Formats: sequence, C-alpha cells, structure tokens
Amino acid sequence: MVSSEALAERAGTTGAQVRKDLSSFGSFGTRGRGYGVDPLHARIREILGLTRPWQVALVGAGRIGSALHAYPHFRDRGFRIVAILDMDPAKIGGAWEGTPIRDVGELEAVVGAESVEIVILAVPASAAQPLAERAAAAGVRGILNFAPVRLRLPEGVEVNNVNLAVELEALSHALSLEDARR
Amino acid sequence: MVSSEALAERAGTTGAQVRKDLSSFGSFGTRGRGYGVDPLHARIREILGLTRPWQVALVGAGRIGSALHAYPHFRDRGFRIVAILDMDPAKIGGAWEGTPIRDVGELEAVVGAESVEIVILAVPASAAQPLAERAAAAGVRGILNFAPVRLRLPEGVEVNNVNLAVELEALSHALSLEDARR
DNA sequence: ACCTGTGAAAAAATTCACAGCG
DNA sequence: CGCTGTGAATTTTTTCACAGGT
Repeated sequence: MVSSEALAERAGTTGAQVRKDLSSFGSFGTRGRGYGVDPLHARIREILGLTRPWQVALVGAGRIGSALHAYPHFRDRGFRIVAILDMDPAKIGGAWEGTPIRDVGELEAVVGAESVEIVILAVPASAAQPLAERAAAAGVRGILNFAPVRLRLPEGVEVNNVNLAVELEALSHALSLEDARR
Repeated sequence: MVSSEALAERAGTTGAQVRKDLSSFGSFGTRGRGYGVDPLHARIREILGLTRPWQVALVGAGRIGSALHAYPHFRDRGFRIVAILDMDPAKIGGAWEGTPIRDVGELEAVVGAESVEIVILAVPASAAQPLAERAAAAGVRGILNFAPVRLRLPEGVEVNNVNLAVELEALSHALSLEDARR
C-alpha cells in the first residue's frame, strides 16, 4: 500500500493534489490504508492507454532519432517502433537493431502496411511540416514532434511538441532571476 | 512590427494572453501598431538570461548526450558545452567535435576549472542522484536532468526535468480518450 | 488512529472588454 | 482606426478541512 502523501513526495506535489487527481478517475483507494500499488499501477496504465501496444514510425534517423530508438522506456511501455524512415541515401538501406531504415518516400506505404498510429518526428525544422501533413493524410493519429516549429494540421491529429532548447532556456531564466536578486 | 494576435497564432495561444505575459515585464509595445520585432527579441533574450554565455558540462556521452551535443540550438543561444564526461573507459579519451570526453571522476575539477554553472545530466537513472549531488557540491547552479528520477538536492540548485516517455504517454492517453468516445 | 474522497474556500490563470495612445 | 495595456469578470486549479470508511 502507498499513501497519497508518499506518492506526492515522489512526484513533487501534495497529498491533496494526488487524491483529487486520482479521484477524477474513480475511487480505488482504501480509507485508512492508502492505495494498493498493483491496482493503482494497473489503473494508471489503463488511463494512459498503455494496456495495448502502439505501432510507431520513427521519421528521422539522425542523432535524436537514434537516441529515441535506443530509449528503453518506449519499448517498456508498449510503444513499438515498427519502421524507421529517413531521406539520406547514406542511411537508407541500413538498419538499427534489425529494423531497416527506409526511404521517407515510402512513408504512406509504411503507415498503411504497418498500421502506424503514432509518428515520432525527429527531423530538421524545415522538413517537419510537409512530413507531418503526409503522415496525417496517411492516417496517423498522433505525432510527437521534436522539430522547433508549430505544426498546422487538420483537426483530429494530436500533436505533442518537445523542445529541448526551451528547457535549457527555462534554467537560464531561473538562474538570471537569482543573479538579479543580488 | 508584429501584433499580439500574430504572435499568439504562432505560439498556439490568444492575443490577450500574449499581452498579459509581455506586460508583466514592462510595456514595450506601441499602441495601434504592435511590437517591434527586434526590440521584442532583444527583451526576451534579456528576460531569459541569454545575453551572456553559459558554461555547460555534459555528463553522459551516450546516445542522448550525443544528440544534445550536436543540437545546434544550444550553441545558438549561448550555451557552451565546455566539457563532456562519462564513466565508460571505451569513451574516455575520445572527443566529439574537438571536445575531449573525460573521466566523470574529474567532475569536480572540471566544474572548478571551467566555471561550469549548468550540468546536463544524460546518464542512466541509477547514476543520476550521486552525480547530481557531486555537481551541486562542486558549485553547479542548475541541472537539466534527462534521467527519469526526481533528484533530491540542497536548496538553491535549480533542476529542470525532461522525461521523453511522458510525452509519448500523453499522446497515448489522448488517443485512448478518442477511442473511448466511440 | 489512519487516510481517502470531496465539498467549500482560496488562489491562480485566463478571458473579457475597453480606455487610451499612436 | 488599430492595437496595446490592464482592471474586472470568469474559469480553472490548488489548497483546506473534515465526514466517513477500514
């Protein structure tokens, strides 16, 4: 068993917050005791949609793509990278851990053949918008975008942006505030 | 010149929001015209603390470290990766674009000698906490942490966490909600 | 005695709407 | 006329605090 307070400490928040959040998905704690770890874990997996695997295509076989492909926590959670695509002829025909790197021209064919629902976009900013449009048109439902551009896509395609520079800038901002206070 | 509405469209928010946010740092727009692009850019650089360079050490020369080291937007914004550290003897002694990869045992020495203020932690979860503590003790002011653990550090050290799995999970959650609505 | 679940209160963020300047 | 800057209204999020199970 684990209490809301113990969870809060790990997550960097408060017990009340944890209870409010969890209660919005139903009440599965036990008064006086806390939450059972296994049921809680199972319920969160359900909420996050991790009880079934997701077919993922990685678009962009550069350094960021490489890091993401090797990231063990993706596979752990049921994200299956079933295809890798790139435009560089020097990379096409190669393979990472047995998964071939294919020509990005085959994007639509791969999405169809492999029932890809999620695309991880790890390409330069200039290439992102057209590739995102093609992925969306091919039927992809969600895009995890590492390019520093806001993608304009038709309704119904979920986009999540990750901007690594922003995180460092936030740190820089916080440290500058400290300096200013002195 | 650019209007708050035009900025909002690019950023995915509203004009009122942009104006409120900017006004909290003073008023530097022109009524009837909008914001001058150059002055606005300069002011934001100031606010983010990007008008001076930051000395950064990259701890962890794995795939994520490699991607970050090559990320052009860090250098652009004045983040100087002045040292790379790793514990793998196979990597130590090598170099990335002229920057040598040194033994992580030299962390304290490097932080002192190079006046490192920010550490990018790109190491496995199990190694993160002790390395963060050492960096903090050596005088580092901010840590950008890619390991999926909540670092416990003394007051006064800023920590920003980046968790790549969380972003994919959020996408999975959103798509599951769509499925449930059907 | 302990800890959840949740209304009620408080705080924070967002939106509205418009006076005022260019 | 156009667009900022900003109080006021509204909505959302967080915290409080305690009734009610175990």
